[in-house]
This record gives sequence, C-alpha cells and structure tokens, in this order.
Amino acid sequence: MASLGATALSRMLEIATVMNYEARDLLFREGEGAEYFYCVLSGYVRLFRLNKDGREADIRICGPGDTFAECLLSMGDHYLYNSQAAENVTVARFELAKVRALAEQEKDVAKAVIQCLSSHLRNTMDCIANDRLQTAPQRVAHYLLDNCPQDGSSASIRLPFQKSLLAGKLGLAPEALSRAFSSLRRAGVTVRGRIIQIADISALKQI
Amino acid sequence: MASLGATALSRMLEIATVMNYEARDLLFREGEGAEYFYCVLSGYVRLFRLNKDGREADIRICGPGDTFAECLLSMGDHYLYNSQAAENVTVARFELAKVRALAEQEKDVAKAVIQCLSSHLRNTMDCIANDRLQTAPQRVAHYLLDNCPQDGSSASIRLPFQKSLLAGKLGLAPEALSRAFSSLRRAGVTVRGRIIQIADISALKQI
DNA sequence: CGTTTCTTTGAGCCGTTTCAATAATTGTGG
DNA sequence: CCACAATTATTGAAACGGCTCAAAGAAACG
Repeated sequence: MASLGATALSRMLEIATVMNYEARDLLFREGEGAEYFYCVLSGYVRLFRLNKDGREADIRICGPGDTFAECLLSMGDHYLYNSQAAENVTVARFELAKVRALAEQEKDVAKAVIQCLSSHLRNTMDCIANDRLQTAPQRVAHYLLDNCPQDGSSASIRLPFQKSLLAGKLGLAPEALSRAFSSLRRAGVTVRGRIIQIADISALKQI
Repeated sequence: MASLGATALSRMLEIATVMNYEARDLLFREGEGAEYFYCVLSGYVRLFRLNKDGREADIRICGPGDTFAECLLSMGDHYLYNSQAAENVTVARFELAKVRALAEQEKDVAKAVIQCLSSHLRNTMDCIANDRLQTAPQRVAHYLLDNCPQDGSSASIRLPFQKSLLAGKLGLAPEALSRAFSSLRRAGVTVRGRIIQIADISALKQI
C-alpha cells in the first residue's frame, strides 16, 4: 500500500474490511468458493494443505504485512489451500472482484499487485530450494540469520510465534526443529523459551 | 501474449529477441546482474540452485510457453538461480527495463504480467505442498494424472524430456524416480523408454 | 555397430518422521 | 501470587523414505 498514490489508496481502503479471528479459526478452506484476498494486520496466519490421510503440511506462514490468496486475482474462483489463524489475528480482506476492477483503472494498484506477487513468488521459490538443498539445522540457521540484526557478531532473537509454527514454516516436524536447535548448540545457539541467543553469527553462517 | 491488444502486442514483439542455446548451455547464473526475463519457445530449461557443497537442486522446469525470471520485473537486479538449457532450446528474451516501462504505459502488459506471476506462483505453491505431503510414487502418479487426457479409463503418455529431468522437477534423485515407476507397476503403470502406459486411471488416483 | 549417455537395480547409510513418555511453559481461577 | 490444568516442547527408540555409490543394463547417436 505504501506505493499507492492518494486516490488509489483511498479507493483500496473503501473496499477493505477489517476482520478478527481467534486462534485456530479457519478463515477459509481449500476448494471453497473464493471471494476475498487478505492482508495480515496483526498476528500470524497459517496456510496449509491436507493429504488424503489427513496429514497437514504448511505452505506458508503469513505475518503482519503479508498478503495471501492474491494469486486468485487473475484467475481461479476457489481457494487453493486452507487458512487458519495461528493465534488471535486481525486481517484486512478485499473482494477479489472489486480489486480486479480497480487494478484495471488504477495503474498504481496493478503495480502494487505485481510487487506483491513478485515478492511472494521469490519467497516461495526460495522455500523450494531450501527444502531441497538444506538439512534441518541448515534451515534453522538460515531462518535465524534472516531474522537477525545484520550488525555485530552476536545477536538475540525473540521468535514471533510458537516453535511448532516455525517447524511447519520450515517444512519440519516439531521434533525435528527441536533436534535441530540442540544440534546448533555447538555453534553457539542457545534457546530459552522463545528467546534465542546467537553467540557467533559468522559461525552460524558456516553451517 | 494471447491476452494482449494489438498495440501492446506489437510493442512487446519489438522488444523481444529470439535466442538459441544448446544442451547444457547456461543462460545465466545465480547472482549475475539481471538484464532480461525469458519465455521458452521450444525445448526445456532447467532452473536450479547449488548448495555450498556443489549439489544441485531443480527449482523449476520450464517448457514451451513458460516464462522465467519475471519476478525480477518489480525489483531485484540479480538472477536468483541458475538457468540451463536441458536440450536445444529456443527462447524469447525481453529487457527487464523496457518491459517495466511498457507495463507502466500499457494496461494489457501489466495484466499479462499479473497473469504470468499468478500462475507461476500457484504452480510453485503446489510444488511445496507436493514436496511436503507426497511420497515419490505419489508425486509420479500426480504428474502422470496431470499430464493425461481426462477422458477414458486408460491412457498413454510420452514424456517430453529425459527421466532425469522429471526426477529433478519432482524433487527426486533419478534412482528414486526409477524406483517410484517400478512401484507403480502394481497400479497398472508400464514404462518403456519415454512411453508410459496407464492401464487404470482411477486406480492411479487412489495412490 | 560401437560408443556414449541415460536408466535401472542393489546395498548401505543418513536424515526425518512417528510414536510414546517426560519435561517445560503458558494460562487460569482461587 | 501461587497452584493446577492444559498446552507446548524435548528426548529417546524404532521405522521409513530417499540418497549415495557402484555396477549392470538399455537407449540414443553417429
């Protein structure tokens, strides 16, 4: 939204509806008729699919500022995955049809949609590459380094959500995440609750 | 391109350069300064990343009609992965800067970019879900069903590329693909070279 | 027809999942 | 503020799935 001009911005805000969901609420289900796309304002939303045995796999974890279901803007009238509030969550939702129309009129809106889709696509391709190339400790190290102030040789991070959610985001079972953390202890990573201390950032980069 | 109006189409074609590459040629490398995005005209292109041990993982296999490096249109000036011709290949390439400018002027172009990105994003998210939910035989069954005439109870497919490429596309080692095929024999799948016979489509759906 | 490249098969290994039990955290009502 | 309940996280053991390496077999190419 930051890139929108004044008129485009106000027209988007006209369309927006703010919604609240409680932890574990489903925002929509896979296959359901799709009316809206969403932008997270606060909290985290989990996008996942089920296999036919009922096992769940996270596709994406969306936090403040992230949009989801935007790929339905150009085509498709059914949601492609399930979406669940990981905690109490506030989102803005936009009627797909109205945004489609608005993108036709306002160049800024089309441009913002392109930016959304691009960055989302980049993240998703990174995710595939990481899934296919990295072991569990490497994925965790990667995540920590991505969410770490760049400066300094040591750092401290507070996870913004539960470990089980991080596990899903990284494509791991919660137990595998736990074991990955404990294998990173020798690289100077200390975990206490949601607080993670990194003694030596450059050592972590070697993992 | 099919959705472009006459003027938008001709302006895109003005920008396009057709290029040929031989099998194993690199079109670009990860980290290289990015000048173009591409559209495959014939043949197949492999997009892949390396981990620091030099192991390769395919991110995407692009065939005729597929575009790649489009996510650089909105931002980023370096390629995000390596791109290699899997065989003799013809592609059209477009200067990113010129397409960016054109998308500002021509609504059709912006719309087409949105469509490209959307469908690419959908495929990529599907890929993550498949990687995380499905075993090797399930991925192969899924691929066969996706590339199968819908009608009828049996079918015959000719793979458009080498098995090793299909393996990479499905996130498998070639040996794992081979074993997956042989485990699908009991479900009525017969492989002879690139020709794959499916005796019972509905049986395959049960996998 | 021979050479090269690609594919299949076997054996062993590694990493991750699953299941089960214990420990730690978080939230809640007294 | 504490104690209890519920949830979440850790740990161990076993099993599974896919990878790697090596060798044999099949296709493709000239």
